[in-house]
Amino acid sequence: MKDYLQQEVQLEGWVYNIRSSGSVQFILLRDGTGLVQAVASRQALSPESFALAKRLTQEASLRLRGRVREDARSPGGVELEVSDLELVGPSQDYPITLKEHGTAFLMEHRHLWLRSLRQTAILRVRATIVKAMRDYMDGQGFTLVDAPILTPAAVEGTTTLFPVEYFNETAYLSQSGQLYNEATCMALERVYCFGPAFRAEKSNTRRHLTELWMMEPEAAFFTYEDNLRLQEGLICSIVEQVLTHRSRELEALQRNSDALRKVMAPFPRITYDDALQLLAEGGLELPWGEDLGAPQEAFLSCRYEKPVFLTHFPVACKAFYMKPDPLRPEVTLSADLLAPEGYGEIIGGSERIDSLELLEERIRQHNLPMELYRWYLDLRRFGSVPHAGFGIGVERTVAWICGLEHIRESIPFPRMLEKMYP
RNA sequence: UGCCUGGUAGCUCAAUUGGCAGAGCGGCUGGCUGUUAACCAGCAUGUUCGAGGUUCGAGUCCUCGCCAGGCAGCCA
Repeated sequence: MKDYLQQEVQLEGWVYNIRSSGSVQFILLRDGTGLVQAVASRQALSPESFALAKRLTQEASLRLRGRVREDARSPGGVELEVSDLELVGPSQDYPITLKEHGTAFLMEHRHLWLRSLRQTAILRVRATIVKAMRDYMDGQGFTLVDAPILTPAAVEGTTTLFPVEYFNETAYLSQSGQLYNEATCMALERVYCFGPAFRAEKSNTRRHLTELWMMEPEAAFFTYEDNLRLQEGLICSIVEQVLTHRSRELEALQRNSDALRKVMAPFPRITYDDALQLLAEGGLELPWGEDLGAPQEAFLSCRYEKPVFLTHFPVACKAFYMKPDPLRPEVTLSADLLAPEGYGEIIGGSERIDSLELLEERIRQHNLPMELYRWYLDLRRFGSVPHAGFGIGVERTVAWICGLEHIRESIPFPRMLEKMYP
């Protein structure tokens, strides 16, 4: 707006709020770029137009024409002096006011809640995070390769999938593109997939969705160590891009950006064994071999100012395809990345098993149907190489970077346990 | 799925020991020539989540159910 001072312009948007002072109506207009104050005064308008201005309601859509001028009394320092206004679409009894609302009410009206300043800020940060992820991977020589959504079997088990009628068979919504990435990385060496994943878990927490978006890189000839360095670079790049391009949004979200500025490589690494030690000192003892619970993860996540890698989990805690450490076969060459400030896991990854015999053994141990993994085992039959990869959850990353209390705000239309409307 | 908390006007909430159903916001009507979640005056708004029970009397107590929020489990 500041570039258009003293010029005649036309604005299209929605009424965010109205304030009135007799012969002057102050219209706070919202459009795709932000808010601006428009001033409609009796003296500058026709009687019909001024009458229309007096009748405006929250979220009515408008087309305004007028001159841009500076005024210190306007929020933002500039305002539009309205010379003509046109009602595009009326809005009666808009349910969401500028006052307080409860979570349940807002979620029922998610389609309208998205118009709020806070939600639009989150959506913009989310878009920047997604772009930063893709730009970084592209810059590292990775090729975007889409993985299928409809799949014949579970990647990691069979209990958490959504079944879908597929002609005369049952298909399942993908919970991860990982196995398909392992195939495509043998073609293109460095690949990543980006898309939704579906999990039918009965999880009812602030960190779980049934429909989530993941970016999953996979690279041939990548080692465990290469994998961690790629993750550090990716996270630093995401944070940097958001700090650079979305400072206004972070401010609108009242996000403490100093905390984000501390995110610089290298990230601390602690092994599972060390983590158990730290947890014991913090009064959160866990027997060796047990996976971390939410309190354990939060404890470790709050202990550092940067994201922290949790490495070398016991084989029993992890997916069947994760490669055991040659020096300690009871643990895996895996790492989870925990975001700081209590946000917890945002990345899970590992080097993968490249031996045919070991992979067959693991599939049997996990009671998975060998027949469905025939193609996957082929990858170890024809030029198997060491390879590694990971998956980063978009919503958990958004929640952390935006400082959200609940993951439901990190995606436009969250899908949660038994909650699908709107 | 378990535990905890809650469900009262469109929204956010109040209602003392079981004793008249109430406020702010929003809506409507009017006022105001610089408002900043504007302000001022007035008006309207109820299946107190549902079913049953105790009681002279239930928003309040009891039982069951439904829904929501939080935590945990499950889960990358």
